[in-house]
Amino acid sequence: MLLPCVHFSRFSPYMYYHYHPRSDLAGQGGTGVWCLVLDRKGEETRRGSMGRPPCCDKANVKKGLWTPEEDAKLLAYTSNHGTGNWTSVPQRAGLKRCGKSCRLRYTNYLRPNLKHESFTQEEEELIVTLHAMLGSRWSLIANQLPGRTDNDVKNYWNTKLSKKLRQRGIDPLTHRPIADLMQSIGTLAIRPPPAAAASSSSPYFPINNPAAPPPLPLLQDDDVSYHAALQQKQEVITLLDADAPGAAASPDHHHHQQLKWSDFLADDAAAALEAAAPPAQFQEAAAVAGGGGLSARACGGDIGGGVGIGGGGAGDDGAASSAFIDAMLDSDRKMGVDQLIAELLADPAYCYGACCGSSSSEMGWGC
DNA sequence: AAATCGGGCAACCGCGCGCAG
DNA sequence: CCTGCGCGCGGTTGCCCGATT
Repeated sequence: MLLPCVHFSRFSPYMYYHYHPRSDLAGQGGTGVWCLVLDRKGEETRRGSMGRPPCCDKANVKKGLWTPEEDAKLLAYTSNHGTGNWTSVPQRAGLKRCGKSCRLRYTNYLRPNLKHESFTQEEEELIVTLHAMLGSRWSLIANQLPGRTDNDVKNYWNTKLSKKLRQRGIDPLTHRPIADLMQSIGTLAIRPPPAAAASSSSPYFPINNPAAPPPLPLLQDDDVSYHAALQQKQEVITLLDADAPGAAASPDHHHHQQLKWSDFLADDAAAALEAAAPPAQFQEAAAVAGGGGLSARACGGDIGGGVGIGGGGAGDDGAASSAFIDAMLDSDRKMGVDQLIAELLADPAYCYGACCGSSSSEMGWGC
């Protein structure tokens, strides 16, 4: 069923025909808005859909496991034509699949130079260490493992490594000994409630309440090495983001990644130390972020920190801190990402933060 | 031998962002 | 300026298959 309506722009009226996906036009172009562009005399000057055409006809695409025949078609097409526009690949390759499905199949299975054998001990150790550094940013982790896809690494983590860590007494989310976390939870539980005068502040963020005692750190305040580790952690994130394919294409994207880093910091228990005296403009944001918990994406990282503050630390808009951090990062950007990671992995000070100290060596995943 | 359970993994889903039209 | 797709990403689902009862 077509539902016409007319929009008058500055130059000419647009006549739209909205149609339902299941109408008679569905399958001949997908969902969307079909339009006629009319000039002032009411004559047609252009016709077509608004925006890009849909990638595929959702109703007629095949789902589920790929057959060897489909693999062969996709492989033959990509080896002859490359992997340009995935939307057109199914049709050109003679496949009844969504372009997105083709891309996934290719990148996770058919792509050349992929390793299909099981993970080695070295790869296992690297994944654990990188996960401690980066959280569940599987694409970044996979970039450091030649021949492995983010899906491979993610599945291996979820099915093997996280269980292995748990069995060995390490919380896979925080990479801290579970005993330490339990002790921290117990300590928090007996703390007095925030004063009534600060009722507008989140009780989960005593930092917002001047009357409340300071946050109880999981580490000592004077633990310089751990603070250094946090600083390096941010540098790794920043560099990896910049190194990631397409990341440098947009300043907005880079800014977005920095915000994600802030989320990452917010989830880290040790961030509470750095947030001992946050800029005033961050305190309200911290209460909001904390009251609603963590973002869905950030939750994949270090939930177990328990104490957080949004926007504190690096990657914020504070002019002074930003300038300071920028100056530090500029010098480090000259280094290659791989080299930086290699140095960090070999740095005992960093390993304290990334591998939860002595536990990692005890577990056989020392740095 | 059949039923059930659980691990592993491929694939799908949904979101954010950029960009084309 | 607005709409909606392409792409990349992380989270989740569900199928397959071997082990167990």
